Amino acid sequence: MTTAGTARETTTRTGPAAARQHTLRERNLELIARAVFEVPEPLSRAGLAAATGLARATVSTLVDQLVAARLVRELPAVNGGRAGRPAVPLVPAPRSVVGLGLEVNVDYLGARVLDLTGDVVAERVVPGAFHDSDPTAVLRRLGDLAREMSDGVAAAGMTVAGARLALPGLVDPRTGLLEVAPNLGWSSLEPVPLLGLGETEVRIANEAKLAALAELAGGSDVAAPDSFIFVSGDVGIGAAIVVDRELFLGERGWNGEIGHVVVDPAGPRCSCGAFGCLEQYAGKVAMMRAAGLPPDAPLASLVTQLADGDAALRAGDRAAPTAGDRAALPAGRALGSALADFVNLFDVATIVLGGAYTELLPWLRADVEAVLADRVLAAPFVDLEVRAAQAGPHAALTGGARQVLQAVLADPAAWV
Amino acid sequence: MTTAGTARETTTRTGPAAARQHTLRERNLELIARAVFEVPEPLSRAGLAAATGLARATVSTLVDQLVAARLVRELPAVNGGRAGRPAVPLVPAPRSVVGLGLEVNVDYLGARVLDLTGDVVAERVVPGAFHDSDPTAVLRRLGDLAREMSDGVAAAGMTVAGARLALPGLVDPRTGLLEVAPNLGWSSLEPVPLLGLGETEVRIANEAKLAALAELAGGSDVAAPDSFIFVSGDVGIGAAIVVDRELFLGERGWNGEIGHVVVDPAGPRCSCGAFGCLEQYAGKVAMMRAAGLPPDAPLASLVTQLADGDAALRAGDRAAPTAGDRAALPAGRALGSALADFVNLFDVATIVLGGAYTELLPWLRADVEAVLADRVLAAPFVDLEVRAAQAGPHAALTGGARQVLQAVLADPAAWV
DNA sequence: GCGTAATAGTTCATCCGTACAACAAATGCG
DNA sequence: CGCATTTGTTGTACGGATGAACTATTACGC
Repeated sequence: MTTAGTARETTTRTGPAAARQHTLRERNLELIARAVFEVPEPLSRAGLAAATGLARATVSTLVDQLVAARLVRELPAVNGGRAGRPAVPLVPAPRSVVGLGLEVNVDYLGARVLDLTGDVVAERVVPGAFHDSDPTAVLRRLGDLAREMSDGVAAAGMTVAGARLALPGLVDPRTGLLEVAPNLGWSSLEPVPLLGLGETEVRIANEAKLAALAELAGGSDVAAPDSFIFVSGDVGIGAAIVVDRELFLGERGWNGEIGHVVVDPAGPRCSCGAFGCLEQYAGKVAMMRAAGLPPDAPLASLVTQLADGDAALRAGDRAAPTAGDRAALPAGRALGSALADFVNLFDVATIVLGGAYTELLPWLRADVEAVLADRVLAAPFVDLEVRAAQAGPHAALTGGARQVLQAVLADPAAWV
Repeated sequence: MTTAGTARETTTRTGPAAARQHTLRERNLELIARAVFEVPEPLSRAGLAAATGLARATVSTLVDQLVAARLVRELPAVNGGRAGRPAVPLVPAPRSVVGLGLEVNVDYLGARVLDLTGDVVAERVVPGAFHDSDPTAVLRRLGDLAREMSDGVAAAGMTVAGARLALPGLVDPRTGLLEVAPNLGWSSLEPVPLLGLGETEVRIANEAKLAALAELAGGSDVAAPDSFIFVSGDVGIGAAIVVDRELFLGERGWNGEIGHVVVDPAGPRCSCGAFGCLEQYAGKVAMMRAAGLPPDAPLASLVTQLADGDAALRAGDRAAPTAGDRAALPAGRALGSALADFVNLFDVATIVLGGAYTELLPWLRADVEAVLADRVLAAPFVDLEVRAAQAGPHAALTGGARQVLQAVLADPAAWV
């Protein structure tokens, strides 16, 4: 009737682990590490104590461990113009522990190494055409490139904490399995072993998800939002959700497929089988076609055409709508419509547009914002913001490297 | 140049608090409490030690505190047929600490008291017509009812740990502000003070969100999923997202507005101003109208009509499509389409249909599942499941009370 | 019926990590 | 030059988890 007292072997749910003494140390190490990394101006030991609420003595011992682990570095003591012993500013250690971001996409593969300060230590991007490519060959090539860079930074005394491989497709980060990457023509394979990087821990992720993480670094002038929807437009359209600076992945990491939200069931048939998906209006191919340009033309040609249209408009030639207008308008309204659904379902008020949309934003913004204001139920009560992505090109490389370094910060005890 | 060493008063982000000694005790108390409540069969102190990894001595002191706090109760010692001292099974304490769920909806108001075992200790539901009602009068009435029940259970020696008020509208749980509840005709008010329950802590929440929490209790036969999308269909259509047994609320708790996902931009105009919202196909009014019934007829009339249609169909009268068919089909396909968008954006594979949809599910399932299988990108790789809600009527009352009790479990140290 | 093994629960010395207070170090200011 | 002020370190105290030893209570074999 009852099994009370029996040690049950079938653990129903693996709940949180019991808290021991060393759990305290681990948590506080993390607290200190995060504080050092996230504060705009460097803090001293005493400053960290005030910021975290820990005692100065405790902070001292923790900081000493982080310094010994080469995660934190002491700057020369500086006196802030006040009386008292000068403080020792503590900063993330440059060129010590680094993260490696890898990516295979349709038109390039690449690798980027970031250190804890966010600096790019090394980078290699190789253009190519990987549509319908052979995963074994491509991944071996990327693996060779990664090993080269890895050896280089190791020779300079740095430690590679891990790597993330960004792929444009349905990826399960937990199992390491790529289900399908339509634009690469890859399916049902385990990419990590094919890289041949036995020594470093590599995990895979969706390209848009990692690109979103790159946004968390913020721009030169504008701070990164804590929660946002990141939409990356290219041939396909992917999205990622960041809530409180953490990726929201759903059950398997297959969320954010905004490209196949139906905008109009009477619209053109999509490659996925449905009709009127967003991709058919705001995907790169659709936008190019609407502008009368060849589908595989570079994005720049669309941008110049749109800019020319603006110039003509400013010159007073209002009568003639340009090809650019025809291109931008349907994409903008369709994107706005899909984003309105997204915001209604998620309640995240900041939308970051990446990929091709970053450059096209001037011609999309008005339509997107108008549709959002109309269609988002909470619009009267909240400031919806549409902004351009701040991270530069190949953002997924940066995001992947950042994710590795975030993992280091989340468990600095592993490095002491 | 640098402010190192300055205790900064402007805390950039209120990160996690520093871990002290008592943090250990709090976390482990929570661990034990959750284990007692979530395990199917009652465990003894030794069983808990094995399940949590804590030492038997530690578990003993923690359990003693929980028993003293009246959160856990010891059952008579039972021997499982094995040698050794008989074990003392530990169970959630009945009729000791209780949670209070409150709700105002269009056609009723009510209150329900649940104890830690999940039993309904007391309940009052008052039918009414609160469309375009006066919030002050209605909330005072509910407050009176709540105080009555609260006094009753207090007289029986129980402690009311808190209350949750469920409302059908845009609600910000953090500020306690109701922005708008269209079907009640309420807007921009703070409902909690109007209840007049000064002594107990009351928080507000959206009705669908709390109804979703009620699902976590599971049914008599079927276990509750850990992550699911809960859709509650009535006049309006609301949804909630539960991930790992926790509500996902977005930035303000205004997510899940699936009723205004656009299914067809060429569709009928919605009250929200857009065209072809899901509500225009699968809202109760739309379904009634499509079935040729008066919009305010009870749901049961639609169900009987549909059942009659089935009977006619079984009788071989295949030539004549019934009015029920006309009602169910557009609603089912529209619902499937909006859910497909939802799943594509969220990657949560289990969908629980509540409200009116629970009873209508037999006539919706085929269409919903067919559209999902077509439109969800991950459908080939994951088992999508559509199931009926398990919680009974007025689920938000149960969910609200459960949320109060969950808060108790999350911080049992406050009760020792 | 009794000894032994087995299991549950408790007691106690120990260890670990944080807190607090006292102290040393280093600076500005009158 | 002395004093106030702030930073960083040292030493003691305290809270909480641990493991071993101990008690309590049963089943089982002889």
